[in-house]
Amino acid sequence: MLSNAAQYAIRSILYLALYSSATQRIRTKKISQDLEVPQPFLAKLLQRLGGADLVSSSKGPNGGFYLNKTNRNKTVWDIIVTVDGTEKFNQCFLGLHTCSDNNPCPVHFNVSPFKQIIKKDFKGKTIAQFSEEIKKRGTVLSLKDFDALHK
Amino acid sequence: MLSNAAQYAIRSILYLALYSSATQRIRTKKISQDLEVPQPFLAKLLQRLGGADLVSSSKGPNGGFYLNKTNRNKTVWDIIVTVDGTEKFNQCFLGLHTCSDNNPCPVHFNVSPFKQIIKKDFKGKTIAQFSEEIKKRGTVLSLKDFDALHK
DNA sequence: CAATTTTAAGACCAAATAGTCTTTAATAGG
DNA sequence: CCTATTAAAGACTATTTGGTCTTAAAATTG
Ligand code: FES
Ligand code: FES
Repeated sequence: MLSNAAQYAIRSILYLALYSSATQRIRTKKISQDLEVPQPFLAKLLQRLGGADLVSSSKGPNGGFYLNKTNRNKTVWDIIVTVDGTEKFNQCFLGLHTCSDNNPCPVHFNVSPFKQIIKKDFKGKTIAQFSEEIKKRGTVLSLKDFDALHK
Repeated sequence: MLSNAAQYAIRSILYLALYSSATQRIRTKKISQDLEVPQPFLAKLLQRLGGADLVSSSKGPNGGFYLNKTNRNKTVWDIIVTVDGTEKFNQCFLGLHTCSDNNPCPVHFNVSPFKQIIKKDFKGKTIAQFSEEIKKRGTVLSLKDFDALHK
């Protein structure tokens, strides 16, 4: 449903929402370590996200990535659209080239409602709202600590 | 969530459930045309499915693929396991290497219930039952006719 | 203004998946 | 039993996605 790149992008942006600010920028190295994502790949990805105004950055000493006001008002759906485009997400579960209630495949009515709900959620909540929820509910962006504890 | 191959496999097997029998075998050429799937790719795939006892076949004139009793009592889940393995299906939506209620990612509780439902459906219903449902509800395995009508 | 740190940009490489082709073996029918 | 027809088997190629590396440019600091 989502490419690796899109997954990395979502997790990185939520990470930045939680831990960065205009004065507290974060280097790709730190992000990649904390999220267990390959660093050069992440760098290229964040660069793309910067172009789409989903993240902000500054170069030089104390430079790094962060989210400004505009960035925080984007949605998870915006990230998906930028990285993967909409097609992959809207596709039929069994690969028919259009997914619709008119010509439904045998699993359409099992799968489609679920996709609608998720999509609505991704479109409706801002990154800022998402990060509030994360703080409140204690969900995680990485299993690094968990892994460290159990090895 | 599913590879191309798995999607082709599911559609092909449901197709065979609907239209084939031990005496009415169907050639890969016909299947590939009706489902709009590349023929050599499908041939290789059906061969694999034959090895896993999900389809039956016979060579020579009037040969082709069909489903026997055993084949018809398999489930869609069996197909997925054979073609893709379980990992891809069970993975975390945001790419964490394990998906569980203990260390949930921020979208876990939105996504996970749905996957459980779909999975249960795929495990619980046999191919035979699925094909009955298709007949009853008029769902489709291909948009070929639809396409032909609209071009 | 020079040195250093960090992202930007884009060329490059690797792995997985998707898809094709060619040769062999089995079966049915004349 | 010979021929035509079909799947089986497996080597091969192409495309996409994932991932790396190198060089340039911007910003900070002394
Ligand atoms: S038509 Fe297959 S999921 Fe909608
Ligand atoms: S932990 Fe991410 S979907 Fe379950």
